[in-house]
Amino acid sequence: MASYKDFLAQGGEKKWQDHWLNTKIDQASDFSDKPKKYVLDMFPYPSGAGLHVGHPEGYTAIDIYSRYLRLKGFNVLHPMGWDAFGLPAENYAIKTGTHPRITTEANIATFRRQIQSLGFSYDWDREVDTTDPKYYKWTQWIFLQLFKKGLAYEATVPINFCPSCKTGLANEEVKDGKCDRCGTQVEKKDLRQWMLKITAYADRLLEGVDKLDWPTSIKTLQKNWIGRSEGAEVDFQIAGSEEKITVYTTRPDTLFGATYMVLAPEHQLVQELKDKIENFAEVEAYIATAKNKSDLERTELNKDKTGVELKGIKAINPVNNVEIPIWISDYVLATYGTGAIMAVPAHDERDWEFAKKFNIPVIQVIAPLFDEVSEEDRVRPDKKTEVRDTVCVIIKHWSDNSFYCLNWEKFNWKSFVLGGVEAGENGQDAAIREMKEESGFKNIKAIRKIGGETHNSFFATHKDVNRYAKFNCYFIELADGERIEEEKIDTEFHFGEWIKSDNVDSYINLDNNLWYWRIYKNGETAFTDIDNGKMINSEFLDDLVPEEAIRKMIVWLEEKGVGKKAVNYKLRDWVFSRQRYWGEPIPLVHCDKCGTVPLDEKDLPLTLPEVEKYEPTGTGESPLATIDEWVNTTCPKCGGPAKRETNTMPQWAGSSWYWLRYIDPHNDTAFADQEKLKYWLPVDLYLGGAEHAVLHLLYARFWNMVLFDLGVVPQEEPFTKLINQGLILGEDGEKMSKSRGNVVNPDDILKEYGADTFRMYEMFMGPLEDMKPWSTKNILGVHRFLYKIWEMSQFVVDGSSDEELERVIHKTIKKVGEDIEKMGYNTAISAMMVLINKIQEVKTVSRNDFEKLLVILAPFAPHMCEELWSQLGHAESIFKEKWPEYDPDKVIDSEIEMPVQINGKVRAKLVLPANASDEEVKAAALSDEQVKKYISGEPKKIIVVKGKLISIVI
RNA sequence: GCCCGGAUGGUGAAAUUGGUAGACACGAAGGACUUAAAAUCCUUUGGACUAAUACUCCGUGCCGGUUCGACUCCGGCUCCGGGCACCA
Repeated sequence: MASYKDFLAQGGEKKWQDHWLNTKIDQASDFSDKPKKYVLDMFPYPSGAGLHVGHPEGYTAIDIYSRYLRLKGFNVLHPMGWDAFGLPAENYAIKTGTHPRITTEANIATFRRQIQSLGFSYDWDREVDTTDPKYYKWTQWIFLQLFKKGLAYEATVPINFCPSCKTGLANEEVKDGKCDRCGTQVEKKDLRQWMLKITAYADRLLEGVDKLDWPTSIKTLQKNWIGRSEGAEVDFQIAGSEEKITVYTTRPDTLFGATYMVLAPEHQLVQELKDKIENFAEVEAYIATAKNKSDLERTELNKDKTGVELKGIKAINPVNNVEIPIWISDYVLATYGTGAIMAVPAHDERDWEFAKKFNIPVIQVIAPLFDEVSEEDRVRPDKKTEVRDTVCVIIKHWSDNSFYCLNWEKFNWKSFVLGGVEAGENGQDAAIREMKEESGFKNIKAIRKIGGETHNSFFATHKDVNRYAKFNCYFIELADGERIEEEKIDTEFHFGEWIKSDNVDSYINLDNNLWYWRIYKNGETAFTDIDNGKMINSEFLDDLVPEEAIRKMIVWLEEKGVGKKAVNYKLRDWVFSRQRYWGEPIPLVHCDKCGTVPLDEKDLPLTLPEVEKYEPTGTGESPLATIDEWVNTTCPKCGGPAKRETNTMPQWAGSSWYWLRYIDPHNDTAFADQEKLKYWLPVDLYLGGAEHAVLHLLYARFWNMVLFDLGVVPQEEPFTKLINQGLILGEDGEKMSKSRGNVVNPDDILKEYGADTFRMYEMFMGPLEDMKPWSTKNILGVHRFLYKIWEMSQFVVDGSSDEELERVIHKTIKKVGEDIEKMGYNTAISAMMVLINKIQEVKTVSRNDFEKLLVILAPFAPHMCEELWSQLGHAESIFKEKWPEYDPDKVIDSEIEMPVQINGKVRAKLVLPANASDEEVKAAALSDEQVKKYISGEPKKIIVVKGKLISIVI
């Protein structure tokens, strides 16, 4: 028999690849008695660089799973195709004049060859290519359905425009203010665009997320991207005018704290109120500056707020009829909500910053609420409650950086000076009086108020009542150490201590005291916590918690007709047109008489015409606009002269439905046959990179929902379960990139070690989902493993294996099966390695057991297993076999090693029969010599964990 | 700043309804075979203390807690990766 090395060198793997292709062993049959599984890879963009090692990671994972499922008796659909529209081929065309079709075909050929050389069990009869007119006929058809449902519309809006790609981009394609493709800073540009109304599906896209078996990170990414928020729209009348400003807010509870309003610079109303604005020149100048700021500048400057007040007009706060100023500022976005806000500086950080900068008043309407949680201090329902105005006094030493604190030893409180405000006193009076009474000091250098009002509810043991204390805090700096008469100092419950500034944080143990201390140290900010607060200064909302206040305020607003409940999303409609050549033409014509008219379905596909120059015009027109004979057409409705839409679709169009086409790829009369769709859908397992979280995966869900609503797709959600494979990094631990020179080409690895080794290595590296570095030398480990199995044929005997080996075999079958089901391939491989090591040790394995081993290894290393299988004399493929059953009795050991822990430390190990009773185990442990050394007298406790360990407490 | 992940030997990693930390593999060291090398096979390999593969102690990013027992659970941090970023 030839060596494994010879097998590889003589093209043994290719031999089997050809055999599988020729016998169509991987073909999925539509309709079958077997249960179906649809397992799917994200199809690649066939780039000129060819496959990199990241691609096969996911493909191998899915391939192993597919082969396993077939062995388990499933009818498996496992297809591959090409997401082939896109910029690289087009940019190459611009540079060289080569038609993108030619480049694309060449790249697809390379990709197909490389993918086939890895021995993946794809059903190649179902291959799809998004650039094939037979395919994009149906992409266009779906677009027409969207158009007819009113989900595709034309609009001239400011969109993200990439000056390098010279095309508009969807929001999802902008990362960090840069073009996702080329990294160029995007600009805002007003362009006529085709938009898809994905926002109409925002709620369903959001709700659906929860039902999906997807990684939580992707689910949260989608949720955050959709960004639903609930709140209210509120109308603010402009004083002395019929005009009003409508704002969106999630915090209607804070309306009494709204001290100004802000409009986005682009807000229409600014122009409409032009005549009333006294400083309109200044306002216009600001608008112009804001407009010229790029997105980058806007975000870079986001720390420093700018704005201009609209002088001469005021808005009326509908809850109290107070007139408040109106500003414009670019911190308010024109595209979110109503493009205008009510500003509540006390409870919004941005408004706080703005108000501080421009000296706008701040009104606190929520008091932070502190509930004491310790047993003694908690409010007692049987005691009466006293509400009291209280002061907290932070007293600073006259020369040290120390603070005067009270130690209430009996109650375990450590606080600043505290006390109630007496009748006829104001807060500051009370603070000074309490300072004198409790500390004895009397000469003040400076006093000021700190922070706002806070509430504290607790049981006051020393007074035997529940207290609801409304706190205000004063900071006093002493002038000197002179004191009042000793006997007048209140020392009944506490004594005073000077605490160094650095130690105050750990000394004070009352939360609200600490709250003020932190404000003293770090300065005041907006209070934005919605869960721990009580409404104040808010008339009918006073004493409510914010959540209740929100509800009550919305009811009030609706009753008065000045506002209503409202929902907002961050999700924007999908900018769907591209001013480029290499994409699906949008099948619409513009007719002077009939407006925008869709092509007849029978006239699809509308194919891409030949052009002389692929260069985008950069003026918002695609290269298609330059071909008069293509542009000029007749209106399908009236037959009159009309012009074709010259924009093309984005790359995401073709990938938004491709999994449907695999089901029926050659159908000329529908995108897929309904019965076949019902049979195969949904996709049971989908694997791909996380970078598509808010691109492909969102668009695909959207299109699928639309098709579901049209009744042409049976499920609302396309992908039941999703797994993300982790990125494979270069050997240096950095992202693989040409410029770093750390890219690994699979072809080189295949030449050296073969496809089976390559597949095994990528699966053995670590968990599929993890990011992990490539290491060429580590490949040897799995290569040796395969080599050992090849050489193992010499140990194969007729008859039966050693009993111990049998147990290992059954355990391995169980473990590998379970691990494949959860894609724990690294541990499945290590289990098989353990088995191989065992066989090598005993040097004999029965033919029957060796064949079982080949079957469970076959999904991982299909070529070698198929070869050995055939060498063992089988005429049929190993993949026609059944996954072996394991014997449940043989996966349990008859004897187990049990560690004995004494006070948590392992002190001895006992070998005991697996079925020993707890009593027997205890007895064995206590009579063990090692154990005896540690025990004198009766142990306090003995814990026996069946089959695991014995824990003795002494 | 906010939201999601993650942190275990020299390296990739394994183990979680809480139960022997480091399986499996790489690398390294030693040995066998060989004229020699490669390949292959065998042995050792978390750290400290040791003549010791005898004891003992330490050890899963850091600090604290719960427990007979914590990589695993709870509280508080640090660092790294990813995403979002003035979304009212």
